Amino acid sequence: MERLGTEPQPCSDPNCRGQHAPAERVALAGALCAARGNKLTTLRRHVLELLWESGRPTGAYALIEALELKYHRSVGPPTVYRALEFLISQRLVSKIESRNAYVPRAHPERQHDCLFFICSICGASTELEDPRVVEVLAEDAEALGYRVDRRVVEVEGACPNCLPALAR
Amino acid sequence: MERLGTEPQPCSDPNCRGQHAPAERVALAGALCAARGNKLTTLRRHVLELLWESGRPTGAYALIEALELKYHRSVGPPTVYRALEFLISQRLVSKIESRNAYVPRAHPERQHDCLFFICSICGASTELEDPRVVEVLAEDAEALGYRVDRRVVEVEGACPNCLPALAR
DNA sequence: ATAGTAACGTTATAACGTAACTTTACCCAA
DNA sequence: TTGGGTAAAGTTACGTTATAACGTTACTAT
Repeated sequence: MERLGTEPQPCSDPNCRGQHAPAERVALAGALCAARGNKLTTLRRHVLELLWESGRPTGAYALIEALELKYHRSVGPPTVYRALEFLISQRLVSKIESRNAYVPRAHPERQHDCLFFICSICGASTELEDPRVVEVLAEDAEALGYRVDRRVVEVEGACPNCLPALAR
Repeated sequence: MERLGTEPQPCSDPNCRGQHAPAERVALAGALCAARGNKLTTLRRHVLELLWESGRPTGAYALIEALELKYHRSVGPPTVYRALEFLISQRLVSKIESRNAYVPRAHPERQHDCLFFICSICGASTELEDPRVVEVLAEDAEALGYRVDRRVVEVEGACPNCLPALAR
C-alpha cells in the first residue's frame, strides 16, 4: 500500500459523516489521487470544492453555474461531466440517482458503497456505511445467482432538523 | 378491506418474482384499481401491458414508440408520464432510478418498497422483497433521527443467465 | 524538437421530464 | 336530453440532464 507520510490522514470513524472542513477534505483527496497515480487537476479540485461547500446534492448544471461565479471559468457540460466521472472513479464523489445530483464522499479511502439519507424538505443528504446492508444484499444476490457490481441505496425522508418544523 | 369476489387473486408467494402471464397481471391490476375506486383506463392498461411484455426496465420514450407500434396510437411525453405517475401511485409500477426506466411490480397489493437487481449485460431486472433491508434501514434512520418516506434499493450486477457467458 | 498521451474545450444533439393550456369523454342531476 | 362538472388525455412548447464527436492544449518522455 502507498505511504502517505505527513499528508492529511483520513478520519478513523466510519460514521463521522464528514464533520471536516472542505479544505481538509480536498487536501486529502489530492493526496489519495497522487498515491493512486492520478491527478486532481485544478478543474477537478474546483468541482470537488464546490460539492463540499454546497452541503447538499448538487446537479451538474448547478456546478457549471457555480464554477462561473466562484472561479470565473466558463465550461461546457462535457467538461463538468468528465470531472464528475473522474471524481466518482476515485470514490471522491457519489451520484444520488434519485436526484440526478452529486455529493462528495466523506471516506474516499474506503472500498464500500455508501448509503444515503436524503431530506426531501431541506435537500441535505447524509452518508452512512452499514455492513449489514451490504451483507443482506450479498445474501439476496447469492440466492438469485447474481454477481454484485454496484449498490444504490437511497432513503428519502425528513431529517432531524426539518421534522420539528413539520409538526408545528 | 375491499372484496375481490371471483376476480384474479394475487400470488401468495412473496418472492415468486412474477412468473405469471402479462394478461393475468393486467387483469389483477384492473381489479385492484377498481377496488380502490380508481380507473385503469385503456391508455394506462396499454402502458402496463407493454411494461409486462418488455421484460426489462423500459424508458418513457421507448414506451411512446411501443404504443405507436403495437396500438397505433400516437401520444406525447406528458401523456405517457401521466400514465406512469398513475401506475406508480397504484404500486403497479416502480421507477428504476439508476436507469431512468420503469418496471411493472409483481405484487401491487403489497405496501412495501421493493428491491431490484439489474443485470448490466442483458438489462433484465428482478424484483425482490426483503424485510431485513427494510429493518436495517429503519434502524439506521432511527439512529440518525430521520423519518423514512421512501426507499430506493437497486443492485447492479450480472444475472445468472449472463454470468456464464462472461467466463467464456 | 517531436511524438505520444491525458485533459480540457466546443458544438451539437440525444434523452429525459414538465408547465400550461385545450379538448375530449364520461357521469350525473335537473 | 341537456347542460354542467370533473377526470383523463391531447398539444405545444420548453426545461433539464447527459453524451457523441471532434478539435485544441499542455505535459511527458525520449
